[in-house]
Amino acid sequence: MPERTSISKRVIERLSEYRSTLDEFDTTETRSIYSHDLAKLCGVTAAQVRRDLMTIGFSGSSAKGYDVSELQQTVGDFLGFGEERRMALVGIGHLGRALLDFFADRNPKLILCAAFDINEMRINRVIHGVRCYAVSQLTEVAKEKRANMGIITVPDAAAQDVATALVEGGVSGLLNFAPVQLRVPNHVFVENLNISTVLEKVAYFAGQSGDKER
Amino acid sequence: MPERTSISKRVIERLSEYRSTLDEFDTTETRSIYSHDLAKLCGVTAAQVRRDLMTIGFSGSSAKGYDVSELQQTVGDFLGFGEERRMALVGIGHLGRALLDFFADRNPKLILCAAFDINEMRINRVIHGVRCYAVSQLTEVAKEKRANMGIITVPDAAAQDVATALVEGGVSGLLNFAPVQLRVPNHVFVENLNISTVLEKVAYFAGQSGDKER
DNA sequence: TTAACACTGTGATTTTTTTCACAGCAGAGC
DNA sequence: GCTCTGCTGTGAAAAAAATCACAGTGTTAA
Ligand SMILES: NC(=O)c1ccc[n+]([C@@H]2O[C@H](COP(=O)([O-])OP(=O)(O)OC[C@H]3O[C@@H](n4cnc5c(N)ncnc54)[C@H](O)[C@@H]3O)[C@@H](O)[C@H]2O)c1
Ligand SMILES: NC(=O)c1ccc[n+]([C@@H]2O[C@H](COP(=O)([O-])OP(=O)(O)OC[C@H]3O[C@@H](n4cnc5c(N)ncnc54)[C@H](O)[C@@H]3O)[C@@H](O)[C@H]2O)c1
Repeated sequence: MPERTSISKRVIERLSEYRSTLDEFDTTETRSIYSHDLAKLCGVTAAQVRRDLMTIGFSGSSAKGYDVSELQQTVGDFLGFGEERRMALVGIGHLGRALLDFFADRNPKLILCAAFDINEMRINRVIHGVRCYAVSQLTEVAKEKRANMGIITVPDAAAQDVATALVEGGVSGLLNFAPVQLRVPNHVFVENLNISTVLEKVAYFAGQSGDKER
Repeated sequence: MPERTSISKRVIERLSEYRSTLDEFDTTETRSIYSHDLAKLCGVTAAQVRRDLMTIGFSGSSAKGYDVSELQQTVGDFLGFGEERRMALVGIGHLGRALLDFFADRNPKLILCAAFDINEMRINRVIHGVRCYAVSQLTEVAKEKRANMGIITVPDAAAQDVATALVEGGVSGLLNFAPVQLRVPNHVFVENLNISTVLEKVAYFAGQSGDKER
């Protein structure tokens, strides 16, 4: 029961950016940072930074700005870095493989606890420390491994079935790369990431002559 | 000079979704669609669909809804599918490879015209019909191939240099996967796609009990 | 000790985005 | 041909998000 009023996706995204930007800092060297500087590093305005930090109840000092390590800690706690997240990845194809490599030893609070595929060639192996299983065992293994998030990188037609199985396995958050609208129970959060759409957006705005982002 | 008032990123994203959703339809079978139905397929509200189509000046009929093929055509034209987009991909690593495979024979209006890497092993090859060059030739080749968009999938530290070289090569739109804030001239549109941030967002909202998306 | 400064925290305001709600229309049924 | 239905187009309202702008404050310098 940390947060009171529900906080928008946009704010959460920015908080995540602030935190990872701060991670690059050597806290023994840079002890504190001004909203202006953090803003510039993240491509937002200073007022926005202050407002966002205000919504999670974090305060700085007027002369020093924000204490870097305190801020890292507070934002991290807020985003739930206290409790670990266990992710199951389904679809060890091109994209799935890239993600496996990427998250293998990345954020220690987002743990890839299992991977799944339908292709015999891909299962019963260990890739970057992550064990690969057959999708037929998805629900079962997800439960056993206590996965609470799922990443879907299977062909479009398989996405819904995979989502259903993940949910049955106890997952309550999905990142879906297939351009398909998933039907899931209300308590499950779904984020769709359609790379084609993003590219079409870039194409559109790249077309305009002098139109600045945002 | 097609559109008057500048249109937001959000609207463009949704238009792209509408269009790709419509692509799945057999237009000889389904000639028209209601805002309600398109909305459901795309996970938005009917009013939103109508409003979005209104902003690009597209009209339906009160009894039939929207003519599917006309809608495809109009949205496609609006998004600039008339003129081709030529993309350069830089960084043929895990993620870059996945994108290469994906876009090789995908959207015929988004053409991957060249790929680049710094690693000797990866250059002077043709992957899925896309020729791979050394980054040292980036600006030069981008010009020659008339690339107007760039996709950046290099390690974080190299992203800025790559962006600069792409812009010099005539690119005016960038999709950047590196968690780095790029500095580019004003006329260049940059979209940052930070997958870690997206996952942290999912983690946050998956944590909340009964909180619906949006 | 005081003054000047540059910052934060935040109410107020503005801008943007979404939703509401309904007039008006086109076709179906009678 | 009239009525009923359920849709679109859209002003108006509401909600959400971003920005402004400034009082209050710790810090430094004189
Ligand atoms: N690769 C990309 O860059 C990219 C970009 C945008 C979107 N996507 C989307 O991501 C998804 C995957 O793309 P990809 O390029 O990695 O595809 P891919 O074909 O390389 O990989 C798909 C993997 O899923 C496995 N699979 C198939 N059916 C399955 C099932 N029922 N259960 C479990 N595994 C199953 C396949 O064996 C394969 O390993 C697609 O929906 C695609 O539209 C991919
Ligand atoms: N792989 C993922 O799933 C994933 C997820 C999120 C973000 N990212 C981001 O995407 C970027 C690439 O990730 P990746 O996993 O594909 O990395 P990778 O190491 O697999 O690939 C990077 C590629 O870039 C090449 N390269 C290095 N320096 C270069 C230069 N100066 N010019 C051109 N090419 C150069 C390397 O040779 C390599 O082929 C990183 O910024 C990473 O943070 C990747």
